[in-house]
Amino acid sequence: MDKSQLAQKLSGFYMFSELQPSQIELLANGTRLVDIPRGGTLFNRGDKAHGFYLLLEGQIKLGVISPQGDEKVIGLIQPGESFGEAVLFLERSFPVYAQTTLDSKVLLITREAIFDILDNDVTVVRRMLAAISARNRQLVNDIESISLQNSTQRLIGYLLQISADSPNPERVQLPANKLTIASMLNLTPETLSRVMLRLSNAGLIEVNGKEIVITNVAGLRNFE
Amino acid sequence: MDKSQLAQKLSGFYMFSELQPSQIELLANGTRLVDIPRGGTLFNRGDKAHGFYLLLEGQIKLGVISPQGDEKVIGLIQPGESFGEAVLFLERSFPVYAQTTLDSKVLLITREAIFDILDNDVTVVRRMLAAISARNRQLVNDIESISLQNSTQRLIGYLLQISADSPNPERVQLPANKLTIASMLNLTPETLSRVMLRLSNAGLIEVNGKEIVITNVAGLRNFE
DNA sequence: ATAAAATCTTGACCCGAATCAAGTTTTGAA
DNA sequence: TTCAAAACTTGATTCGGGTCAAGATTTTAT
Repeated sequence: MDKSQLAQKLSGFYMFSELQPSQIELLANGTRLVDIPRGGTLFNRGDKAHGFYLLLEGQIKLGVISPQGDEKVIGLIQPGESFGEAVLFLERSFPVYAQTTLDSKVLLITREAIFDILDNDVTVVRRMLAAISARNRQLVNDIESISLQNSTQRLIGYLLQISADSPNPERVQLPANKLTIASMLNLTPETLSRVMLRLSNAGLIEVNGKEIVITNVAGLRNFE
Repeated sequence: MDKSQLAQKLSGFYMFSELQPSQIELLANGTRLVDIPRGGTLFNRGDKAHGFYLLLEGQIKLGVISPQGDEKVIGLIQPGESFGEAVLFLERSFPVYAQTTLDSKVLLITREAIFDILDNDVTVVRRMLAAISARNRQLVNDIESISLQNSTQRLIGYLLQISADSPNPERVQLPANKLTIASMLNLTPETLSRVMLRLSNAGLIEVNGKEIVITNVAGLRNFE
């Protein structure tokens, strides 16, 4: 990818969309393209951060692993989303690992480059604050649903959420394999499978692999 | 509290410690002192945010309540800490309620005032980013411990953490009543009580109301 | 000082979801 | 195109922590 393509990608991201070409060029000089095949590791928990990331293509799974080897997926990053911002401003190491679940292309925007921009552009500051705040909000929501909802309610909430985000709300696609979805929802794969079966039997959804047809949105929302 | 006292309080906070007197004055003009007795409500979930908060005295509990009335405490704010920043940058409403657990004095720094400062001072930007990022980190840690640790490990982790933060690590004070501590750790009060009893019986801690004496740090760290 | 309320503890019992196990289906690498 | 590995499902069983209940202790307001 040459400099002009890189600049184009950067200015296509919401966070940088108001920057002048000269600033984009500055940013592009502090940006590296990273190519990682499916299943590869972008960083591990404990790694020092050299910048933050923008996902161009593919998918990234953020998670933690317990000493006993149990895994918990904290987030799934989709193309067009950024991640790893928070670590930059704490001068600490990553609290999560980042692994690709598809062949992926990622931009690494180095600490120096983004700090330079932040010092000179109010828009980027606002959007950076908003990005980290949004992640914050998501984490609070996750804690709430883990703490106060049972397995069925968590799955229903999740299905309704991805349905709301989808262009075709009745027919949604799980964004990852069921092991990953289960982990995000704090469930074992066995439990996820059983809860899906119950919702199917109740006539609320139809499951075909990763495709879920929501046959009764209102019923799903009011289940139990 | 008069303007000069207010200014003094503001410049005493880390986030604003590098500001010039003229900027502090600007900030003070956009700041209101709020006095709330123990058990009072500062804001409810769903309220619109008019700014963010600095706790001067007392203690604030941040939490959520399920439709069934179950409560989950998300955070406990101590004097000198700020909260509610993230909501400002999302133009959304609070995802949590804020309630005092002691008679409290809180500064409300209005949106306009802080935005003005952010546009003009790089240091405050950095520290604001760091503050929200730190909250982020805490939330990820919380999700990790809820998801991957059992009740005993969560309590041990919590005790070791408050011990590490304490001037007298062998003798720590629970910062709130046990109902609140239990909720923070995603436990019922009954379970908290039982786990404490087990650790007592194992000779690792001694419990006297809110005072916990850690008699065997290494043992606590390696328990089970 | 005292009573009422809130907090905390302890016991008996229960239940939601995990674990373990054994298939079946899907996927993707050679 | 095949076949080994990964992903998923289903059943039997277990268990950590919740619920319910009752009593003890501490706190707070008067």
